[in-house]
Amino acid sequence: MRGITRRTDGGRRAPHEGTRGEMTWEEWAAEAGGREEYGAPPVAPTAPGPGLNPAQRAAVEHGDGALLILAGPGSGKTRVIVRRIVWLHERLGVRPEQILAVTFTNKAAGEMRERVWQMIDGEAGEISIGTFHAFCARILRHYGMAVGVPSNYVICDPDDQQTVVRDVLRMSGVPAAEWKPGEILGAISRAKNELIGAREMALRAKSRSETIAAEVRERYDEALRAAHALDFDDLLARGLDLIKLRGEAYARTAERYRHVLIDEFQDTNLAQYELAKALTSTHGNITAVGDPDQSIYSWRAADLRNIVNFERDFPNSRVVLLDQNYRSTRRILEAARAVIGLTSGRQERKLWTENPAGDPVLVIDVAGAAEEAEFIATEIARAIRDEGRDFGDFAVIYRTNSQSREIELALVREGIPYQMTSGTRFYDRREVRDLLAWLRLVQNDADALAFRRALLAPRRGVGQRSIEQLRSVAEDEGALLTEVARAAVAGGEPQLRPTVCTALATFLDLIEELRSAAAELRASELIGRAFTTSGQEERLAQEADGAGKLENIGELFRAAAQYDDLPPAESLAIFLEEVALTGGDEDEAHDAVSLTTLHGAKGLEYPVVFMPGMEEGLLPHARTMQDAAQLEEERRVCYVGVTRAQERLYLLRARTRFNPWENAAELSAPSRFLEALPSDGIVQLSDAGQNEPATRDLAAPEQPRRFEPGDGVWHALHGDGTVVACSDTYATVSFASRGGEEFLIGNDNLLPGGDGWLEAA
DNA sequence: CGGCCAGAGATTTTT
DNA sequence: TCTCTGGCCG
Ligand SMILES: Nc1ncnc2c1ncn2[C@@H]1O[C@H](COP(=O)(O)OP(=O)(O)OP(=O)(O)O)[C@@H](O)[C@H]1O
Repeated sequence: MRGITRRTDGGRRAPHEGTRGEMTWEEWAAEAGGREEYGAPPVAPTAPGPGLNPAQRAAVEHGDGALLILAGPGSGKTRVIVRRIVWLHERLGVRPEQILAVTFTNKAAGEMRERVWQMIDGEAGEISIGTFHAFCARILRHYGMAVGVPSNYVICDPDDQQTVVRDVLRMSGVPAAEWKPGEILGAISRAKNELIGAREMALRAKSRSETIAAEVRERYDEALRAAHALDFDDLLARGLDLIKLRGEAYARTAERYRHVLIDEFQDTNLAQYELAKALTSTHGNITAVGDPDQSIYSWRAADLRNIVNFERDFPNSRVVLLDQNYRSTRRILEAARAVIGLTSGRQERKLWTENPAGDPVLVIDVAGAAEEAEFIATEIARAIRDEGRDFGDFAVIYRTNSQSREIELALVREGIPYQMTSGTRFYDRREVRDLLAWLRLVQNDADALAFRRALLAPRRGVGQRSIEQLRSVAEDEGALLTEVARAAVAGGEPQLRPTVCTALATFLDLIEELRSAAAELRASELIGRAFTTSGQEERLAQEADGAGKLENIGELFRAAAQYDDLPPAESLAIFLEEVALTGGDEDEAHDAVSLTTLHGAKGLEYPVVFMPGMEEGLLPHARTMQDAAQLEEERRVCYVGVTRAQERLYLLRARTRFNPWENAAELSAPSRFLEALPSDGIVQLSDAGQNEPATRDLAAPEQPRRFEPGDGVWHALHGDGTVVACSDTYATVSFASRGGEEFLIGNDNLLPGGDGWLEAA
C-alpha cells in the first residue's frame, strides 16, 4: 500500500513523546519526512555519478534566485531536481530541513525521496518532499486555527462530497437528475482552485448551470464547515490563507525553507502557484520544472499561464531549456513528435536523442477489446519467455479506468501478475469506508457525514429517517449532530421512538468508549477495537463473501500499524490524513505489470508500453471532441503516453468496441493520433479476417479443464506449481519458482501433472 | 419506521 | 459489473 506502507528504518526519528500541541513544526516536518517513504520506483534510478549534460548541470548548479526549467519528456527534469537538491545541500550548505520539494503525486514524492536518500546520507529525511495538498494538510493541522480550521478537521473524500451536493440539491428542490452532482462539484472545485470565493462565484455566474453551482457551493461550504471538514481544494485555499497571514505558520515554514522546488509545474493551478510565491516571496529561491506539452490537467484548473507569469513574477529568473531525451529510442521519439507536432500555437521544441533507432513502433489492429487484451497478455508472456524480460518492464496505459477490466481478465488468464496504480482506490471500498467513518467520528465528533455512515454501518435500528430528523434539528439549532443525538436520547427534540432511542444511545456510548480508548491505544489497536465494537466484525463474519472484505480490513490494520510508534493522541489524525491524501494505493514492491491511466502514468517510464484503445471516442475521448482546447489536451495526453516508452511501444486499436450505453458492439474509427504517425519506422499488424469476435464468441468451448486443490500443475511462465483452490475457469496456484506466491490463472493455461512442489517440500 | 430486495445507472482524466 | 435508490413488506 503505497503511501501507507513504510519501513521504520532509515532516517526516521524516534517517535515524539507528548501531545501534538507540544510538537514543534520542525519536529513535525521531520516526522513527516520519515513518514512518507515509498516502495522502489518502477525503474531503478540511475546510479549517482556525474551523468549530467551541460544544460542539466547549469540548472543543477544555478545558485540562489528563481530558476525555470522547461524541457520535454525524458530530458531529465526530475533528475535535475534531485541533483539540485543534493547540490544545494552539499555545495551551498543548505541544510536539508531548509529544502521543500513539491511533486504532483504522492507517488512521485516517494520516488523523489527514494532518489535523494540514495545520494545524501543521514539527514536526508529532514528534507520536506510532498504534494501541495499534503503540505497544506500538515500546516493546517498545526496552525489552522488561525484561519478557522480546527485542528481535528478531517479531509472529506469524494464520495462525501457527492453526498453533500446531492443533499443540497434535494433540499433546495432542484431535481437531481437535471444537474449532475459530478458536474457541479467540478465547477466548485475549479472555482476554488482559481481562488474564487463563494460570493465571487455567484457574481461571475453567467449561465443557469453556473448559478446553480454557485448556489450549491454556498450550502456545500456551509455543510463542510459545520462538519469540521475540508475538501481537497479547501486544503490549498486555506493553506494559502494561512501562509499569507504571516503568523506562526509562516514563521515556521516560509521562513524556514530557503529553497522551494516544484516538479510538473505545467500542471499547477493558481492556488498552488500563489502558495509557491507566498513561500518564496522573501528570497525568491524557487525552482520550477515543467513541460507545456505535458499539461493534461486543465480540467482540474491547472493553468499554463503560471509558466508565463513566472518570468514576470520573478524578473531575475533564469530559464533553462533541456532538449536531449535520454529515455526513448529514436523511433519512439519520432512517433511522439508526430503526435504533438500539429498542436496549434505550440512553440517548436525540438527534442533529440543519442539513443539507437530501436524497434519500430507497432500499430496493432485487432477485432475487439477481447482480442486487444488477449494480444497484450500473450505478447507479454512471449516477451518474458523469448526476451528474458521481467513483468515490471511492462506497462499498459489507457485513457479510462474502465478499459482495465478486459485487460485484467486476460492477464489473469495468462497468469501474469499486475498492479493497478489508478482507478478505484483501496479506501473507496465499502467495508473500509464504513470502518473509517467510525474512526473519523472518533477523531472529529462534528463530522456529520461520518456520523451518518457510522450509524448505518452496521444497521442498528436507526435509519435514514431518524438521521434526517436529527440533522434537521441540528441545523435549526446550529448544534452538532452528536449533541442533538445525545439530547434526543435524553428525551429532547427530536422525539424518537423508544427502540430508536435505545439504539442511538448504544451507538453514542460506543463512540464515546472508542474516543477515550483512542487516547491510549496505538493506531492499529484502535482499528481493531473499532472493528469489533462497531459490530462490523460480526456483520462481515455473517456475510457470504466476507473473506475478501475481511482481508481488506486486515490491510487497513497493517497500514495503521505503520503509525503505531506515534503518540496515540496524534496517530489517528495523521493516519486519517494520510488515508485521505493517498487513498492507500497498492505497494509496488514486487515484480508486476503496471496498469494505469495516461494521467496516472505521467512522470513514469517503462521499457515496454502498450497503449490500447487508440480510437476516436476513447483517445481523443468522445466528451472532448466538441471543444478545440480539450482536443489539444487529448493530444498532449496521447503524447505523454507515447513518451513513457523506453524501448518498445505498442499502439492498439480495436475495430469494434463495446458501447455500454447501447449495450452493443460498435464500429470504431482509428484515432486521429494514429493517422498522424509517420509511415517510416512504424509496423502495422492486423488480425483482420482471422479472429472476428463473432467467430470467437460462438466457437464451441473447449473441454473445460478442472483441478482439485493439491494437484500438481505446470505453467509456461512460472513452472511447477500446486493448486490451492479452483473454480470452473480459474485456479489459485502456488509456484515454487516465485517463493510460494499464489497466482490466479485461467485453467486453460495450466497443464496437469507438474510436480506439486508443496508436497515435495 | 426500518430492512431488504430488485432494478437502474454508470465511466474521463485525480489530489 | 457493481453500487445506489426506491418501493414494499414486516
Ligand atoms: N544526463 C543523463 N545521462 C543519462 N541518463 C539520463 C540523463 N538525464 C536523464 N537521464 C535518464 O533519462 C530518463 C528520464 O529522466 P527524467 O525522468 O528525469 O525525465 P523527465 O524530464 O522528468 O521526464 P518526464 O517529463 O517524462 O517526467 C531517466 O531514466 C533518467 O535516468
